[in-house]
Amino acid sequence: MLFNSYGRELSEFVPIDPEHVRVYSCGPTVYNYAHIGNLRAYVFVDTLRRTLAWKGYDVTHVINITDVGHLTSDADEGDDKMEKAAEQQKRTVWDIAAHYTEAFQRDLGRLNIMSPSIWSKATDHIQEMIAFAQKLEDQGVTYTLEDGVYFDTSKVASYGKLGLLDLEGQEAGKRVSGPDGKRNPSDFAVWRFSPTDKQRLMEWHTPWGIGAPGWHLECSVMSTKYLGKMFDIHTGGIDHRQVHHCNEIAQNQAHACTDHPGANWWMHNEFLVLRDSEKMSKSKGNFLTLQTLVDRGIHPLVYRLFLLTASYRSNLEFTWEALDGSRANLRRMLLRVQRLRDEVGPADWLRIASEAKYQSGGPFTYIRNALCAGLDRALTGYVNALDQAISNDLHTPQVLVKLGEILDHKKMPAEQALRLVALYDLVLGLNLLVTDPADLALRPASATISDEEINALIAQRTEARKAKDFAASDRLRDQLAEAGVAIKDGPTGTEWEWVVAGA
RNA sequence: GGCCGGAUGGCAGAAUGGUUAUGCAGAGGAUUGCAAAUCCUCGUAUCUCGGUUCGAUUCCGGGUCCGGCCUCCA
Repeated sequence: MLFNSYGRELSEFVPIDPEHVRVYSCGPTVYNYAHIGNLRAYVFVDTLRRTLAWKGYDVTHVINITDVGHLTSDADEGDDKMEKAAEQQKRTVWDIAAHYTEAFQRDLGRLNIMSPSIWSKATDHIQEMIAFAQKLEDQGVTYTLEDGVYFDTSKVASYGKLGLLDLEGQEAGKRVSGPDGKRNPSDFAVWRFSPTDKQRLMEWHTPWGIGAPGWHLECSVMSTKYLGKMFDIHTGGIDHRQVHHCNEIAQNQAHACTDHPGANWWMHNEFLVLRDSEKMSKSKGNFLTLQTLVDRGIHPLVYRLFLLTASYRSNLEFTWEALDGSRANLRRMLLRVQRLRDEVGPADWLRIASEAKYQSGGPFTYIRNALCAGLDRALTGYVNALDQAISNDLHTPQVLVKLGEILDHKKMPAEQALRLVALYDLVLGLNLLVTDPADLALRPASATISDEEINALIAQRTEARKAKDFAASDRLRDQLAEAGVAIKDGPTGTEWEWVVAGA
């Protein structure tokens, strides 16, 4: 069961091709770093992909990179975002695009998000976009104004169905100072002309004039090119539901002369929200990046776990306290897994489990069978529980509850528990089997003390403790604590870890 | 202003017409030179006003507050 924004209902997922699912995800505009809210969209898609792989489907997944600058502010005025970034940083628009694309892909990697089958860049598809726009013109759904070619949304009968748009009300409450001559307030640019007196950094010749493509065109073109006119799932943030995707659908329908919106399922993730603070906005620059978290010593997978504790369709409030809760939780889970691994030792099936990491698109069937093969029949209930939870619109919170039960289970043999953990991690993607709990606390960017100094102080303290000079020992401990280092005396010696500040 | 969605313990967050998950924080115990970490045990919650109902946190309506879209955005 997956929730379809197109119609707003849960329904049983049935792919067009019984073995192969085609998914398109709206990607970022690469004029700045992705913030942690942006990244929620891709953890959501990754959960979707892992669920499909778990179900035995082969998946072709496309994520686009929008490297054409769209406008910073008003529908008609304002600067091109890419050009603005290029001017500010004194680099070419192409350097800007490459830099932020790379940063984005790196973030996905750190969050253990599987790479898409295809990355598609808008600028690689300009000629196809022109051809698509020409077809739209042939269909008679466009008109040309002074500043661009516009799509006439009144020509599409079901325009706005996805967004439940109230076109009448929209007109009444209209605040947008759009260009003169638009036939309907919801009409949008298919192609935008460059100003006559100024050459833009990114512009292309077209039959209508020189300019840049409208924002919605690229997704229509690239999804059609790689996945066909009809494919299974199109994902994006909830903010795309009312405008971007409605416009994309209108283009698809006009282009293909059909009522079909292009994708059968339209899925949207809700926002990450910050309490008591303005909405994080890439164009305003007030945002937290994954690197911000890493600089504080927080491992990216902690953030991934934090996202998985909520349904992708709920607003999720970001607080440092909650994030710290996920850190503590992940740490404890990893400690238990480590204990299980020590008890079980090396095993072939463990090596098979780690193969999921190198897989890009294929089903998990083989891995799943290898892990289930050695599972006690009495424990298959846990596998069913996992399957049920994710089949219920990717309900990861419930998956985490069951995982907690497995890890807390008093009587389950270690090998059995570990097999279940491996199965659960196929879907959760938390790298539970390969992450050392000690790796979770990263060196904060603010730390000034070196590892050598830490080890020297610990050695001193060990001497003091041997001499039962506890006053000196405690002084050294305080000194380390001040430097951000927590120490733990165990039976095998003293260990240390970075203290991760909550707020 | 219009349209859409939400409000659950200290924090985050599930579920549900009758018994309200889970994680973190907190409390008690074990352990420890003392701590930390770890292990065991435990308490606490459904925004507000009406309605439907034997019974509502859940369904319906009003209010308040919050979020999204209407303009580039995950």
